[in-house]
Amino acid sequence: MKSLFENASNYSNLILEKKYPKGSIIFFEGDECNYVSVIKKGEISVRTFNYDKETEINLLHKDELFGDSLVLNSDNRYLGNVVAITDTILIMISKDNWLKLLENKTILKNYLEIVSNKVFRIQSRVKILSQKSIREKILFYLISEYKRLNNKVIKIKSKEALALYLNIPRPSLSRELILLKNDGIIDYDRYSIIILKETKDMA
Amino acid sequence: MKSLFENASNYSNLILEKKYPKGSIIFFEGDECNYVSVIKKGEISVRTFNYDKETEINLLHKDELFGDSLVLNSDNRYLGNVVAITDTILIMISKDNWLKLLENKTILKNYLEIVSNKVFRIQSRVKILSQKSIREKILFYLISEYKRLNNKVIKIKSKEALALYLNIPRPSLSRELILLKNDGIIDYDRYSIIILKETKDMA
DNA sequence: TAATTATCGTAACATATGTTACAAAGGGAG
DNA sequence: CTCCCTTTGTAACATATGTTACGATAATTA
Repeated sequence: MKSLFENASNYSNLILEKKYPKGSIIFFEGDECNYVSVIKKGEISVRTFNYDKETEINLLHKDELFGDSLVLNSDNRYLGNVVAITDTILIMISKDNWLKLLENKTILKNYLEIVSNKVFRIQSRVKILSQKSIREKILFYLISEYKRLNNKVIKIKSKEALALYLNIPRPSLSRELILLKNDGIIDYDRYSIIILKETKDMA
Repeated sequence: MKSLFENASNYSNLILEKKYPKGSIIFFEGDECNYVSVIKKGEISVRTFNYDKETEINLLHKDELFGDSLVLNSDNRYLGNVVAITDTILIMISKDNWLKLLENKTILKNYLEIVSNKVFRIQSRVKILSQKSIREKILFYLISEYKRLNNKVIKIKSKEALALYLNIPRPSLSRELILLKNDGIIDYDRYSIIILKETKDMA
């Protein structure tokens, strides 16, 4: 994916770098957002709690941004805790500097592409979460990844992480994976799921 | 909400207006998206089918845009049927003209605000859909609307439409509304739901 | 006002999924 | 290799939610 600063120059005085170790909470749910953050390195998850249950609102990778949809909003509070999944380096940009940065045509064009991708992915997520059964959620996720990466071998970080992303309990995920395997639709091991045959479920 | 063209001039040669009657399908799922559309009048729903079940991916109102997150994408196909819920007038902008339009600083600034709101709303939707129980989905929805409109009377178009938005069957919504009413948490009639007391569920 | 249609409430029933707990397996550290 | 910790598989059970169908009520139209 494109980086915000690709082919751009003269911006280093407008940004600030910060490091966060794995597991740390970068922002808390409800905090006011005054910075746009770019992930220079690492992986970030936005998570919220209901009582005991944890929900992943968003999962972000290198070169992706967050806060950009908040700083310009009247309600500019984070929707969940922003957690560093791995060691992370962020580029932080204040609201004023953010607007200055976007006057740079190259950066603006990069940003439009990035935000466009972002909306697309969140909307795909809505589509996944809207699937009515667990089986459909899994299959929809797999087929999306297959289309995105053009590879029938879908790597996963862990069953736990996938369950969190699909918003289902881990044992429920396991149970359904076994059924899908028995039906000859997928095969899987600890680190990946392989699509064996595309069913009409995957239309 | 701000309109894309607010305070802007000299753009009329770049746009095209189209009318769609209530109920018509403006674009079909899988169609390539070559236009950014602005809703000048009306209401639009993006919906997808699994077998029999219909799912609402997005619900859009006057001044909102769609297609803007697709035209710049490599995978630029609509995620669902784009349906006119009411009589609708769209402003359609080709990809090339879209990029020209954004060179206009006023329009760009308006757009950034609009897209920022859009992302925020979709992400709130993810949060709603991630609630584990129907009760939580309803309460979360109500409290979001309460915060957004600063009014404990939440108007709804219909139970059917709300059920679609929350991605639950209508009878399930009815059942839970009755329980919430019995618990003295809400009251409701055909056109609105009233928040009577804020429970810890609404934190 | 009456007729027609859309929306909603209600209930009985079937079942997919959540919950919990424990055992098995795998990976990493020393 | 062994020990420890994390991840995963598995199963039994409880229950929230989906499904279906029908009657009641409200809106719409003529």
